[in-house]
Amino acid sequence: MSLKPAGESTRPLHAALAVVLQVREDVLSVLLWRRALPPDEGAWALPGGRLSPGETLAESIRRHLEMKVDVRELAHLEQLETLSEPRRNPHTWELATAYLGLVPSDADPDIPDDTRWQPVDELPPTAFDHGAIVLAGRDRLRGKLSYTTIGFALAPETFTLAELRDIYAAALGHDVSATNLKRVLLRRGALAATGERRISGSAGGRPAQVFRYRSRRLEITDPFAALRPPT
Amino acid sequence: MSLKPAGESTRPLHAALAVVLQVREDVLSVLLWRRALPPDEGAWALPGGRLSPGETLAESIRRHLEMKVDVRELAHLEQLETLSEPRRNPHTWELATAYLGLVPSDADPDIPDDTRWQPVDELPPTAFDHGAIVLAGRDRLRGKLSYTTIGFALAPETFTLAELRDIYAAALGHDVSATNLKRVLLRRGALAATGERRISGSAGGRPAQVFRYRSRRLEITDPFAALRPPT
DNA sequence: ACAAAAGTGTTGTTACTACACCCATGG
DNA sequence: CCATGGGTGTAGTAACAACACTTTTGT
Repeated sequence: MSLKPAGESTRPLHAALAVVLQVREDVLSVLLWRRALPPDEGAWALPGGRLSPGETLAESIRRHLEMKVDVRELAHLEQLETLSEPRRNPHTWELATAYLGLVPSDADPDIPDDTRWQPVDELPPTAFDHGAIVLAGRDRLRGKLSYTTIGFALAPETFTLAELRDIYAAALGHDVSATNLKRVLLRRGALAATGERRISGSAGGRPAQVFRYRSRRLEITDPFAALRPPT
Repeated sequence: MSLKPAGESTRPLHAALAVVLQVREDVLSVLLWRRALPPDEGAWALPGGRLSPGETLAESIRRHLEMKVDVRELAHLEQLETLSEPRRNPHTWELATAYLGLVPSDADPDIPDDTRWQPVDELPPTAFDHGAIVLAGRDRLRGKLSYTTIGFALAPETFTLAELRDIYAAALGHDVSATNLKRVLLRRGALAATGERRISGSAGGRPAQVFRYRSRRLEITDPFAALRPPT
């Protein structure tokens, strides 16, 4: 028998991590915290932590995020992928399951001193494989913006189309036409007008209609973009 | 200090599972084996097994599949999701990461006696949460058939369009037009004619052209079905 | 009046489906 | 020569992007 505690070598540790994204001042940003201890001291890392007995991975990541950000602000949470490279953490055998979390652009949660929102397209040096995970989360979001109603999770409760266009443009990384965005989302039944109008600013201009997402749950709007079943 | 080996209660076991799909005689089927031991004795289960130290999850699932099927037949393998419900295995705390594997329809690998290909749409009673995982794998395949070249992994090296249509129809669960399938895949650059022709059977008929997939790697053909960037 | 911002109307394009029709082969 | 299966031609359609034009406000 080994003197080492049994199980230590045959069972991996398991962590849950989250790529929490928000459009802040027209920039798609991710919540990172600065590691105070080795390994990778000083590098920026994704929030998260160890899975505890009796909890699911989704419960675990919510619990760990509570310490960084008010989880009531989390409008959407979905699993991304599980990383298993044996040397991804050089000190111990640890798997990690990454989640994608989305925060509406009007939320401004209190965050601890060691934590910061970093622009996704100008990431600082990151710990372990966290940089690649952030990009995987960004790409998942970009894909789903095209064929689901996931925009609800980045947008405030109500918004004008100009505001929604800016959110889409920041998340997608390219210009978006408010004219066409409106028609696409209305035709798909994703948006509904509230009837209200937003008064124009000091520069004048026609007051904008106020919209909301019809549902605050992810719905696939275009499941058969190609190869749809015959009618 | 506990008398129980340390780590046992704080570290979960981790398994890799695979939903291995193949179109067999025009039916989308999944490779299952019959459990000989409790728990869930006699129920049908997905192939897979424990993750070992030093290996990645992808390596692990390939190693375990080797015992069930010649892994050289595996044309595609991708991660599906990680299941973490604490009571999913009633006897022990075990996470499982599910993979989707695809086998070309012309392969007929030797499989052990306790293992069988089961039609995906008429699943027998399955162990644990494996039934839901099979359906998740089927749905992932169906989605990717629409906007990627994943069909290469279900099709033989070369094939006629009637054969490819039958594979798509079985995998998608609805009729597919060979006429339109050909035009879609050719326009997207997924298929190339080999120049050969398949001689007609005893019933006569015009000989069919023989095609192949241009690449045997998964390629996304239609990344911006909607909301594509401005030109 | 005029600039600014929002909204509408219209055209063109692409990527499909559907279906009629034509082609090549075996009996 | 005709049934059988493969292939092509063409029309119709849905979902877009692009852009000119109109509407409504503040100064």
